[in-house]
Amino acid sequence: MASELSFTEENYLKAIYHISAESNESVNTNALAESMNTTPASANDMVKRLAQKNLIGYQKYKGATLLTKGKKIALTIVRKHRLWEVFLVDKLGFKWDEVHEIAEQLEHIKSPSLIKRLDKFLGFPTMDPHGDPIPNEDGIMKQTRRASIAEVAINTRGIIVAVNNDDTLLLQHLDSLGIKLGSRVGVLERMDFDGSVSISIDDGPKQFLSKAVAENLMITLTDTK
Amino acid sequence: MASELSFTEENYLKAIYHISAESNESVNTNALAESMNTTPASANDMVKRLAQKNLIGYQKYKGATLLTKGKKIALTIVRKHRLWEVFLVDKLGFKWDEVHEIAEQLEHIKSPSLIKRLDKFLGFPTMDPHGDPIPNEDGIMKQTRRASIAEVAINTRGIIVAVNNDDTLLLQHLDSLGIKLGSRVGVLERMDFDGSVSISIDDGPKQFLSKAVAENLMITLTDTK
DNA sequence: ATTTATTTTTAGATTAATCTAAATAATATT
DNA sequence: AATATTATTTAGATTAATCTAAAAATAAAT
Repeated sequence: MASELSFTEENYLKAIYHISAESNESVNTNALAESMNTTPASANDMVKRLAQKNLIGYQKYKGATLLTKGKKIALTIVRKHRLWEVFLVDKLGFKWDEVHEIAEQLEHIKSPSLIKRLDKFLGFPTMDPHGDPIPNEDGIMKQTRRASIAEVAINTRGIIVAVNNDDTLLLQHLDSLGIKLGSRVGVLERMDFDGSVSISIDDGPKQFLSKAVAENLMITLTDTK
Repeated sequence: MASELSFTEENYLKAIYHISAESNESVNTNALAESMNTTPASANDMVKRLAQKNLIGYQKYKGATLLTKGKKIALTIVRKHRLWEVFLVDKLGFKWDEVHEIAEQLEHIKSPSLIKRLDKFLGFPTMDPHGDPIPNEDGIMKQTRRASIAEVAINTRGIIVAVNNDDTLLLQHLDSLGIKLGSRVGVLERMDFDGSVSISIDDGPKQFLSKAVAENLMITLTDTK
């Protein structure tokens, strides 16, 4: 009876997953509605629908939580989304800030063999271009240790895995400095009076970042891509 | 007012395109319904819908024809379908008889820049793995000259571009002979009494095909992939 | 030229996904 | 604790896409 889910149902499951991943609590109607850009009434309708399919747990006025089946589906969507993002950036040459919309569509393509082959084609990547981990076929992903450049110890080396900001001006600034996801960073010095830091990118010459910029640049210390 | 079309509307336009490409006449309700695996009533509903959007011409009891706008959309879908098929076969290693279903989904992804980049990534192919021509951005495709191996002159050389049959047994037979789309064929001899032919595949050793098999193997004489 | 058969269209229902507006429950405030 | 605020749910409508069954138009056959 695993009748195919609609795009909408898949998107709701994904939204519930993302929201509860942060709060670790059951997802309330308003938050879900906002995340889905819709009304609380619509979100409520859908929550009842998904509960009836045993994909989420739901009690009136108590919010929604993913059940095993629903979580598995949500993680599959996340896996597909992130694999497609790697494809778009690594193979087609998109910038990492251009791929989200397209991946939102591609994540709903239904074909397990396609994803298996795509995964292989991409070299079994473990993180997407934004530095988020890619769940494996069983929905398991390694949690990467992260910190912003602003908070990390001097002489730390790591890889840029995320930019905590969508501001176009910031993204363009980083671009002009040659800083992108995947870049290898060495943190050289920190000026205490303003929190600015000097860094090297891919073992290149010393460059300076303001505290505001450094705070938005997340690196991971463990994984070397 | 170019409000986005639904998958369904796109699929109807594509069906109308394919049907009228063969008959060169206006597409009647029954044929459209059958092609779409639905009822004449549904097809009729949709035809009225598309006519109102000025994508097709339609008069009661007179069938439907694509208008300029509708034809352009249909050709874009065909273009996307065939480019994705090339991707699936050339890059992901699918067999050419496994890709149709997946391409049916991928063809609806909406992103012109994606298709531009995909086209480049694939090396600007002019035909898909089934040997069908890929329309360019303006909807123009070169009509390839085709003939079956059964009807072609001795010593003709060409490239397998299509198999006019979905029979699994035939496809497996071809597979075991090492015959696939893209194979270079030389037609060596033809036995008049039964119409069987001897051929070479990719300049390999002489092989024999029955007339029935030869009739289903289409080659193109001009284009060298 | 009637009759028969086929095709096409309509009328009326259904289902998924959505909405607005009103009602109800839970939470926060005084 | 009573009141005000916020969150949640329901009721009732709407739109796209579909269907069945019946009616109407066209085409084919006698």
